[in-house]
Amino acid sequence: MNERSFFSEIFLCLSFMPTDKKTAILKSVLHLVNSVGFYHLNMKMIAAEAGVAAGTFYLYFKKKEDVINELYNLVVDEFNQAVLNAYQDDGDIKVIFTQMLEAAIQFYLQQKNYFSFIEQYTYAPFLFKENQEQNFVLLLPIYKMMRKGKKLRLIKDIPDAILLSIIHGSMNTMIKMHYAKKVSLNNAATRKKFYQACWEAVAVS
Amino acid sequence: MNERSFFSEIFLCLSFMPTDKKTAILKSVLHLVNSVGFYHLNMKMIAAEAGVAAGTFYLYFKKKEDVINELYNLVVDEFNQAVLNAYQDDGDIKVIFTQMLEAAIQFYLQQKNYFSFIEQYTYAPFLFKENQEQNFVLLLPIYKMMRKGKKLRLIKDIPDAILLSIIHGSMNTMIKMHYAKKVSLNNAATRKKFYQACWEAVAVS
DNA sequence: CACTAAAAAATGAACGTTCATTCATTATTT
DNA sequence: AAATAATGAATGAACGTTCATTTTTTAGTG
Repeated sequence: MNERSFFSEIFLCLSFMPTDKKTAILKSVLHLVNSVGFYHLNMKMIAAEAGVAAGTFYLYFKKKEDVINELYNLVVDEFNQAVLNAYQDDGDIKVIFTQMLEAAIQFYLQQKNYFSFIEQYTYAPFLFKENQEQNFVLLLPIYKMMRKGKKLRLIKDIPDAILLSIIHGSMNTMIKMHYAKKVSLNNAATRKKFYQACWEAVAVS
Repeated sequence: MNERSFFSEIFLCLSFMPTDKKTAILKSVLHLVNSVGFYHLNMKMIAAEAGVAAGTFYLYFKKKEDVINELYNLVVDEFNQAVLNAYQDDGDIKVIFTQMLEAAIQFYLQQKNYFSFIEQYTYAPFLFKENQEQNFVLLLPIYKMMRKGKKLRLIKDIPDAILLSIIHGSMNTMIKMHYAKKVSLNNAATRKKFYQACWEAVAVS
């Protein structure tokens, strides 16, 4: 059972983790947060969904809230890795920009639970997280690309926060609207229009 | 005491409402949601902050959750009214666009509690709200302006959801970053750069 | 391989606390 | 004095956490 601490280094992706008890608990929390939300989440649910006894939870986590923080780190790591994969250090910056946005959107479309979890975590002040700084780790891959574009004078020389807000903020709302069926991101043409509009916001005109 | 049902029609703004018990409760919840969040909000806190007895709450609300829904409607109404004030049916659409964004941002800068409350409410699925449709009421004023810009062929003919996402999504993230001290929206030049970038995203190029 | 004993993992009933809600009583207004 | 508003102690359900017990795994021995 304590093989897990070894495997967890390799299989960061929850979907492919060995199905030991701890992973079962993490998975069940991810699923439950999406379906019932933080507010209604309780230990009985977690244990039932994970198929373990109530006490088992406390072999792997100190408090109920700890699982949330650990899950957040896993989820953010996976997201950042997916987006960073789309980054290249050379090549047309507009193409890289588009590829990274595409990677981010595809990630969330394939993992609705991840999106819902991150959203709820981000907007719950003083809920589980100790410092607000954590929220912005999610922006690191985009930040990297943006810095490069600025250096090449292809992306506007305006405060980073503005550029990040436009890229990340609008993307988040797009995905929310997709799940609310206000728009379909399955349509490649729609996605392309979105990337183009974002690009025009941040690109030197 | 039941004068309130009369005044509440006139003084939508919580800040200027007569300080009867019900309003005291609404105010205390608004404040507490910002400081401790939905998750830690309990009846003892609400009563203490409002300066009423525990039982008093139930003279005005059926359940704990009802106050949240009622508060959301009040807060959204105030926000929409503030933004709609900046709308004019004639005049340069880019100027109107900028004025509305400015009104929205000024509203949230002056009312941090309102921003925090809306954010938490919006991102908590199945928490209090019955239907997800409610979330998009917040977009109505911007939607109105956008429709007009589209008709004049000054705003891109792309799906509404894309335009709304870019405008509203990025604005939200900007405000979050402002409160996280990543950028200062008190700086007029910064705001102007943000509006300009947003405009370039949505405007016909 | 079989047997065994020690170690580790898992269990779930029990515990103490917290919390939303109620209601008999008191205070205030009409 | 009747009606309305407000109170806060009491209630019982729900919840997170613990721990004595049971089950499973590991390691050692013949």
